[in-house]
Amino acid sequence: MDAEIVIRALAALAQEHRLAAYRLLVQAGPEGMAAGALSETLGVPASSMSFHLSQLANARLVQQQRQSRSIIYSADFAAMNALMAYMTENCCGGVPCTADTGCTPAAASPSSARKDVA
Amino acid sequence: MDAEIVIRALAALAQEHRLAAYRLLVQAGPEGMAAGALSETLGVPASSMSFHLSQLANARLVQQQRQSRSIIYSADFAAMNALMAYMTENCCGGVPCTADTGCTPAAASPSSARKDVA
DNA sequence: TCGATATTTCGATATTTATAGAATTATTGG
DNA sequence: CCAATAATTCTATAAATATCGAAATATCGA
Repeated sequence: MDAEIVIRALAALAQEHRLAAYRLLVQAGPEGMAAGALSETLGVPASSMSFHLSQLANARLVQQQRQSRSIIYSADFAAMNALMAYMTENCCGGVPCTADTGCTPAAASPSSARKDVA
Repeated sequence: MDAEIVIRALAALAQEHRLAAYRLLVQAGPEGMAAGALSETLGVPASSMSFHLSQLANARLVQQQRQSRSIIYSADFAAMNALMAYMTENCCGGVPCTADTGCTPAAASPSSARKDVA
Protein backbone atom coordinates (compact mmCIF):
# COMPACT_ATOMS: atom_id res chain seq x y z
CA MET A 1 0.00 0.00 0.00
CA ASP A 2 1.53 3.31 -0.99
CA ALA A 3 1.04 6.73 0.56
CA GLU A 4 -1.21 7.92 -2.24
CA ILE A 5 -3.92 5.31 -1.72
CA VAL A 6 -3.60 5.60 2.06
CA ILE A 7 -4.30 9.32 1.83
CA ARG A 8 -7.23 8.72 -0.44
CA ALA A 9 -8.62 6.17 2.04
CA LEU A 10 -8.18 8.47 5.03
CA ALA A 11 -9.71 11.40 3.15
CA ALA A 12 -12.60 9.18 2.16
CA LEU A 13 -13.30 8.32 5.78
CA ALA A 14 -12.81 11.86 7.04
CA GLN A 15 -16.32 13.01 6.25
CA GLU A 16 -19.43 12.71 8.34
CA HIS A 17 -21.65 10.89 5.86
CA ARG A 18 -18.94 8.68 4.44
CA LEU A 19 -17.73 7.61 7.87
CA ALA A 20 -21.29 6.80 8.85
CA ALA A 21 -21.86 4.89 5.62
CA TYR A 22 -18.65 2.97 6.03
CA ARG A 23 -19.55 1.99 9.56
CA LEU A 24 -22.94 0.80 8.45
CA LEU A 25 -21.22 -1.33 5.83
CA VAL A 26 -18.79 -2.73 8.39
CA GLN A 27 -21.72 -3.70 10.55
CA ALA A 28 -23.63 -5.12 7.63
CA GLY A 29 -20.77 -7.50 6.92
CA PRO A 30 -20.23 -9.35 3.65
CA GLU A 31 -23.86 -8.98 2.60
CA GLY A 32 -23.49 -5.25 2.30
CA MET A 33 -26.19 -2.66 1.67
CA ALA A 34 -27.75 -1.03 -1.38
CA ALA A 35 -26.94 2.58 -2.21
CA GLY A 36 -30.55 3.55 -1.70
CA ALA A 37 -30.71 1.93 1.71
CA LEU A 38 -27.64 3.88 2.80
CA SER A 39 -29.07 7.06 1.35
CA GLU A 40 -32.33 6.62 3.19
CA THR A 41 -30.86 5.42 6.48
CA LEU A 42 -28.53 8.39 6.64
CA GLY A 43 -30.99 10.94 5.28
CA VAL A 44 -28.66 12.01 2.51
CA PRO A 45 -29.95 12.77 -1.02
CA ALA A 46 -29.24 10.00 -3.52
CA SER A 47 -26.95 12.10 -5.68
CA SER A 48 -24.89 13.14 -2.67
CA MET A 49 -24.72 9.57 -1.41
CA SER A 50 -23.58 8.41 -4.80
CA PHE A 51 -20.81 11.00 -4.75
CA HIS A 52 -19.67 9.80 -1.34
CA LEU A 53 -19.84 6.13 -2.22
CA SER A 54 -17.71 6.72 -5.26
CA GLN A 55 -15.07 8.28 -3.03
CA LEU A 56 -15.08 5.22 -0.79
CA ALA A 57 -14.91 2.92 -3.80
CA ASN A 58 -12.14 4.96 -5.38
CA ALA A 59 -10.15 4.51 -2.18
CA ARG A 60 -10.77 0.76 -2.34
CA LEU A 61 -12.50 0.79 1.02
CA VAL A 62 -15.71 -0.63 -0.38
CA GLN A 63 -16.69 -2.86 -3.24
CA GLN A 64 -19.74 -2.52 -5.41
CA GLN A 65 -21.79 -5.11 -7.17
CA ARG A 66 -24.96 -4.78 -9.14
CA GLN A 67 -27.91 -6.88 -8.05
CA SER A 68 -30.88 -6.31 -10.26
CA ARG A 69 -31.69 -2.60 -10.12
CA SER A 70 -29.72 -2.00 -6.95
CA ILE A 71 -26.02 -1.58 -6.45
CA ILE A 72 -24.84 -3.31 -3.33
CA TYR A 73 -21.89 -1.87 -1.46
CA SER A 74 -19.79 -3.82 1.02
CA ALA A 75 -16.76 -3.00 3.15
CA ASP A 76 -13.34 -4.31 2.16
CA PHE A 77 -11.87 -5.41 5.45
CA ALA A 78 -8.46 -6.19 4.02
CA ALA A 79 -8.10 -2.57 2.94
CA MET A 80 -8.86 -1.36 6.43
CA ASN A 81 -6.32 -3.72 7.96
CA ALA A 82 -3.70 -2.58 5.46
CA LEU A 83 -4.47 1.02 6.36
CA MET A 84 -3.88 0.40 10.04
CA ALA A 85 -0.68 -1.49 9.37
CA TYR A 86 0.63 1.38 7.27
CA MET A 87 0.09 3.94 9.97
CA THR A 88 1.81 2.04 12.74
CA GLU A 89 4.59 0.71 10.56
CA ASN A 90 8.01 0.43 12.15
CA CYS A 91 6.53 1.70 15.36
CA CYS A 92 9.15 2.98 17.83
CA GLY A 93 11.88 2.35 15.30
CA GLY A 94 11.98 -1.36 15.90
CA VAL A 95 12.46 -1.20 19.63
CA PRO A 96 10.12 -3.78 21.12
CA CYS A 97 6.90 -2.08 22.03
CA THR A 98 6.21 -2.44 25.71
CA ALA A 99 3.12 -1.44 27.57
CA ASP A 100 5.25 1.37 28.90
CA THR A 101 5.62 3.12 25.57
CA GLY A 102 2.01 2.50 24.79
CA CYS A 103 3.05 1.62 21.30
CA THR A 104 1.28 -1.70 21.18
CA PRO A 105 -1.03 -1.68 18.20
CA ALA A 106 -4.37 -3.18 18.99
CA ALA A 107 -3.26 -4.22 22.42
CA ALA A 108 -4.74 -1.24 24.18
CA SER A 109 -8.42 -1.11 24.71
CA PRO A 110 -10.06 1.97 23.23
CA SER A 111 -10.36 3.79 26.49
CA SER A 112 -7.03 3.07 28.13
CA ALA A 113 -5.95 6.36 29.58
CA ARG A 114 -2.32 7.25 29.37
CA LYS A 115 -1.42 10.75 30.33
CA ASP A 116 2.27 11.52 30.50
CA VAL A 117 4.96 10.31 28.23
CA ALA A 118 8.49 11.42 28.92
CA MET B 1 -14.45 8.58 21.18
CA ASP B 2 -17.19 10.36 19.27
CA ALA B 3 -17.59 10.81 15.53
CA GLU B 4 -16.50 14.43 15.62
CA ILE B 5 -13.01 13.75 16.95
CA VAL B 6 -12.66 10.66 14.75
CA ILE B 7 -13.34 12.77 11.67
CA ARG B 8 -10.86 15.37 12.83
CA ALA B 9 -8.24 12.68 13.32
CA LEU B 10 -8.86 11.10 9.92
CA ALA B 11 -8.81 14.49 8.21
CA ALA B 12 -5.59 15.30 10.00
CA LEU B 13 -3.95 12.15 8.65
CA ALA B 14 -5.37 12.55 5.15
CA GLN B 15 -2.71 14.91 3.93
CA GLU B 16 0.66 14.11 2.45
CA HIS B 17 2.85 16.09 4.82
CA ARG B 18 0.85 15.33 7.92
CA LEU B 19 0.77 11.61 7.23
CA ALA B 20 4.53 11.66 6.67
CA ALA B 21 5.08 13.65 9.85
CA TYR B 22 2.86 11.35 11.86
CA ARG B 23 4.69 8.29 10.61
CA LEU B 24 8.03 9.83 11.52
CA LEU B 25 6.67 10.44 15.01
CA VAL B 26 5.41 6.88 15.27
CA GLN B 27 8.85 5.65 14.35
CA ALA B 28 10.54 8.09 16.69
CA GLY B 29 8.59 6.63 19.60
CA PRO B 30 8.08 8.30 22.96
CA GLU B 31 11.11 10.58 22.50
CA GLY B 32 9.42 12.38 19.66
CA MET B 33 10.90 14.97 17.31
CA ALA B 34 11.19 18.75 17.27
CA ALA B 35 9.03 20.79 14.90
CA GLY B 36 12.14 22.03 13.12
CA ALA B 37 13.49 18.53 12.59
CA LEU B 38 10.20 17.48 11.03
CA SER B 39 10.15 20.59 8.89
CA GLU B 40 13.65 19.99 7.62
CA THR B 41 13.34 16.26 7.16
CA LEU B 42 10.20 16.66 5.09
CA GLY B 43 11.31 19.77 3.22
CA VAL B 44 8.25 21.73 4.27
CA PRO B 45 8.52 25.42 5.29
CA ALA B 46 8.37 26.00 9.03
CA SER B 47 5.12 27.93 8.90
CA SER B 48 3.44 25.22 6.87
CA MET B 49 4.75 22.50 9.16
CA SER B 50 3.46 24.40 12.14
CA PHE B 51 0.04 24.59 10.54
CA HIS B 52 0.05 20.85 9.93
CA LEU B 53 1.31 19.97 13.39
CA SER B 54 -1.45 22.02 14.95
CA GLN B 55 -3.99 19.99 13.00
CA LEU B 56 -2.50 16.76 14.33
CA ALA B 57 -2.43 18.15 17.86
CA ASN B 58 -5.97 19.43 17.57
CA ALA B 59 -7.05 15.92 16.64
CA ARG B 60 -5.24 14.57 19.70
CA LEU B 61 -3.01 12.39 17.54
CA VAL B 62 0.16 14.00 18.82
CA GLN B 63 1.26 15.68 21.99
CA GLN B 64 3.55 18.68 22.24
CA GLN B 65 5.97 19.67 24.92
CA ARG B 66 8.41 22.54 25.04
CA GLN B 67 12.04 21.68 25.61
CA SER B 68 14.12 24.80 25.73
CA ARG B 69 13.62 26.61 22.42
CA SER B 70 12.25 23.56 20.64
CA ILE B 71 8.81 22.08 20.76
CA ILE B 72 8.91 18.33 20.78
CA TYR B 73 6.07 16.44 19.19
CA SER B 74 5.28 12.81 19.88
CA ALA B 75 2.63 10.38 18.69
CA ASP B 76 -0.24 9.45 20.97
CA PHE B 77 -0.61 5.74 20.42
CA ALA B 78 -3.75 5.41 22.48
CA ALA B 79 -5.52 7.82 20.14
CA MET B 80 -4.58 5.76 17.13
CA ASN B 81 -5.80 2.57 18.78
CA ALA B 82 -9.08 4.23 19.65
CA LEU B 83 -9.44 5.37 16.07
CA MET B 84 -9.07 1.86 14.74
CA ALA B 85 -11.48 0.49 17.30
CA TYR B 86 -14.09 3.04 16.28
CA MET B 87 -13.94 2.15 12.64
CA THR B 88 -14.33 -1.57 13.05
CA GLU B 89 -16.86 -1.33 15.86
CA ASN B 90 -19.56 -3.93 15.90
CA CYS B 91 -18.01 -5.49 12.85
CA CYS B 92 -20.34 -7.87 10.99
CA GLY B 93 -23.14 -6.99 13.37
CA GLY B 94 -21.84 -9.16 16.15
CA VAL B 95 -21.53 -12.34 14.16
CA PRO B 96 -18.16 -13.87 15.06
CA CYS B 97 -15.59 -12.69 12.56
CA THR B 98 -14.02 -15.61 10.81
CA ALA B 99 -11.09 -15.56 8.42
CA ASP B 100 -13.71 -16.23 5.80
CA THR B 101 -15.36 -12.85 6.15
CA GLY B 102 -12.00 -11.13 6.46
CA CYS B 103 -13.48 -9.06 9.20
CA THR B 104 -10.75 -9.57 11.76
CA PRO B 105 -9.72 -6.15 13.06
CA ALA B 106 -6.09 -5.72 13.95
CA ALA B 107 -5.13 -9.05 12.52
CA ALA B 108 -2.03 -7.41 11.13
CA SER B 109 0.39 -6.50 13.90
CA PRO B 110 3.23 -4.30 12.69
CA SER B 111 6.21 -5.07 14.81
CA SER B 112 5.46 -6.91 17.97
CA ALA B 113 4.10 -10.29 18.74
CA ARG B 114 0.55 -9.99 19.92
CA LYS B 115 -0.15 -11.75 23.11
CA ASP B 116 -3.66 -12.94 23.55
CA VAL B 117 -5.96 -10.02 23.08
CA ALA B 118 -9.59 -10.34 23.91
C1' DT C 1 19.89 43.61 27.34
C1' DC C 2 21.05 42.08 22.80
C1' DG C 3 21.26 38.85 19.08
C1' DA C 4 20.44 34.39 17.57
C1' DT C 5 17.44 30.44 17.36
C1' DA C 6 12.91 27.89 17.25
C1' DT C 7 8.30 28.11 16.42
C1' DT C 8 3.86 30.05 15.80
C1' DT C 9 0.39 33.45 14.07
C1' DC C 10 -1.25 36.44 10.40
C1' DG C 11 -2.87 37.38 5.80
C1' DA C 12 -3.70 36.76 1.09
C1' DT C 13 -4.34 33.42 -2.58
C1' DA C 14 -5.07 29.05 -4.86
C1' DT C 15 -7.06 24.70 -4.65
C1' DT C 16 -10.02 21.19 -3.30
C1' DT C 17 -14.33 19.44 -1.57
C1' DA C 18 -19.39 19.16 -0.43
C1' DT C 19 -24.03 19.95 -1.73
C1' DA C 20 -28.28 18.78 -4.08
C1' DG C 21 -31.57 19.49 -8.02
C1' DA C 22 -32.04 18.17 -12.83
C1' DA C 23 -30.95 15.22 -16.47
C1' DT C 24 -29.22 10.66 -17.83
C1' DT C 25 -28.36 5.66 -17.78
C1' DA C 26 -29.55 0.86 -16.52
C1' DT C 27 -32.84 -2.76 -15.14
C1' DT C 28 -37.18 -4.98 -14.43
C1' DG C 29 -42.16 -6.24 -14.80
C1' DG C 30 -46.44 -5.89 -17.40
C1' DC D 1 -42.32 -0.95 -25.82
C1' DC D 2 -43.55 1.59 -21.72
C1' DA D 3 -43.73 3.01 -16.96
C1' DA D 4 -41.53 2.51 -12.70
C1' DT D 5 -37.51 1.95 -9.95
C1' DA D 6 -32.46 2.52 -8.70
C1' DA D 7 -28.47 4.72 -9.30
C1' DT D 8 -25.20 7.81 -11.44
C1' DT D 9 -23.43 11.96 -13.94
C1' DC D 10 -23.87 16.85 -14.77
C1' DT D 11 -23.87 21.55 -13.22
C1' DA D 12 -23.51 25.33 -10.33
C1' DT D 13 -22.57 27.21 -5.93
C1' DA D 14 -20.94 27.28 -1.25
C1' DA D 15 -17.57 26.09 2.05
C1' DA D 16 -13.31 24.34 3.79
C1' DT D 17 -8.27 23.63 3.25
C1' DA D 18 -3.27 24.23 1.84
C1' DT D 19 0.38 27.26 0.87
C1' DC D 20 4.16 30.16 2.35
C1' DG D 21 6.31 34.80 3.17
C1' DA D 22 6.33 38.25 6.67
C1' DA D 23 5.66 39.53 11.27
C1' DA D 24 5.21 38.24 16.07
C1' DT D 25 6.32 35.40 20.17
C1' DA D 26 9.32 32.58 23.33
C1' DT D 27 13.83 31.02 24.90
C1' DC D 28 18.57 30.92 25.50
C1' DG D 29 23.61 32.28 25.78
C1' DA D 30 26.93 35.90 26.36
